[in-house]
Amino acid sequence: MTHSEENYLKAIFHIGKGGVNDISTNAIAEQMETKPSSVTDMIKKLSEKNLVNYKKYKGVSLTDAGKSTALSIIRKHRLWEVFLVEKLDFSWDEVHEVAEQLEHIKSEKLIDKLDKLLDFPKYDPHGDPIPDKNGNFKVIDKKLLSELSVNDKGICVGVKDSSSQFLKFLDKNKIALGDVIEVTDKEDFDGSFQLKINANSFNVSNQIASNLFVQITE
Amino acid sequence: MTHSEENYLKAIFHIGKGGVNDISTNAIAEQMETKPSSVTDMIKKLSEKNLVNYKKYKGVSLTDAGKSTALSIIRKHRLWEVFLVEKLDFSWDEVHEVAEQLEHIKSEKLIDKLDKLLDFPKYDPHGDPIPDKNGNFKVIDKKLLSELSVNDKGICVGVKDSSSQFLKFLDKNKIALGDVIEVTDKEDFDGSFQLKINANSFNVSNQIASNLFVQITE
DNA sequence: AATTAAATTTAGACAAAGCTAAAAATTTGT
DNA sequence: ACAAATTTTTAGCTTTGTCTAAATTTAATT
Ligand SMILES: [Mn+2]
Ligand SMILES: [Mn+2]
Ligand SMILES: [Mn+2]
Ligand SMILES: [Mn+2]
Repeated sequence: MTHSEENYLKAIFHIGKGGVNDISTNAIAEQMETKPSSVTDMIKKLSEKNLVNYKKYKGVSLTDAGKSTALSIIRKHRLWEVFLVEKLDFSWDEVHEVAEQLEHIKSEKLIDKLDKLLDFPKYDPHGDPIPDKNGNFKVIDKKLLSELSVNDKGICVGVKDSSSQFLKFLDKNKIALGDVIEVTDKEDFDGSFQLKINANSFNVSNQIASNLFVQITE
Repeated sequence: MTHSEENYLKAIFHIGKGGVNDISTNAIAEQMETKPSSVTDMIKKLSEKNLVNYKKYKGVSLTDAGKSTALSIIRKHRLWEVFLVEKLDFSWDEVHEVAEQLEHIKSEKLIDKLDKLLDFPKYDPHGDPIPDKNGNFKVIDKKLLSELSVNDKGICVGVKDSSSQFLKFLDKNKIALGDVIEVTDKEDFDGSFQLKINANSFNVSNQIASNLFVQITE
């Protein structure tokens, strides 16, 4: 299995959100930042290896083998991210690029030992769940902050956009995973939110609120 | 810089033992387990990039840039080996293959933080020196055990052959780096050595003695 | 010095992964 | 229902790194 094949499987998994939807060639091309014609070529190879189901013009879906491979890559990616933050003092906006490389290291023993060193973490630094050895993970019932109503309260449990820009914005505004967020008001005019976090009041744009996951507490 | 280019530079460095000898195409091919014609192709590319000095039929040597790159790969390789042994409980015969992959991860910050996490180790698990950020390392004055005379004593500081077979043999016989080894007798017949290590007596073949480095103490 | 042997390079091919441009299939809009 | 727009595939080309087989250069032996 090449790096490229692994990246395609991961991309297909992410677009399909773990389900078995039929994924379009163009969607994969966009996610992989490549051309549709290149995607078609790779899909044929993956299909040949029984990692995806493919019928011309009808899109692809992962086979069980393909899904299991994708989950293994995601597991490695997220464990390495935890390692970088917890053991090497990286900040959460710096880990993704390096994890993109580390996720392709092939050694079952390495990843098992790493998992143990980190004390079997269940979530990565961005709140995304880490699959176990068998590809199982718990999906927690989270909502976008933007879906909350006034006076709703929730715990910040993840980010939808994990770009460096957004993460740095959160750092600057002292918003971190685990914080309790209360919606004190919503502005009709621009859809912005008035929040209370750790006794501080914030106003955040609708775009910010649409990229923060919370778990409602009451 | 591709993985393959990095591996060639490393191979050339190892064959030349850090000096600036002219290295033959065949020697590189053997080290890389590839064909001489492939080596010629790669040499041309490296020469184009000013990483090696090359004149047709006359062999190659590393330029300063090439040597510096090679040392950076070796630094990463050996730091990862220390990490695997110290932090993930790998044994010293299991680390090389994984380090061959990890050495190609590109992140200056990663390797600096790793160095710090490991408390700036000077030697890898096989006794090989770890270059610092600037490519400097101390060469300790070590000899092969096979060069010692009867009644010489030395501290075991490294292995020449770091194959899994040899390392496992040492484990089985409880010979480890740091042990004090005394040559109590040499057998003319087969060149084997009678040793005393930690109050135990051993007989080892000449081949074993020719693959253990010691630092003479008296 | 001439011949043979060995080392090295060249020529031509291939697989992987990408690209552009053109063709074909599907979807959309009227 | 049919033309237009969009999506997807195909065809052909490129780069990287490898290979085999043949040619060339250098080294070793008579
Ligand atoms: Mn990530
Ligand atoms: Mn990746
Ligand atoms: Mn090694
Ligand atoms: Mn390597």
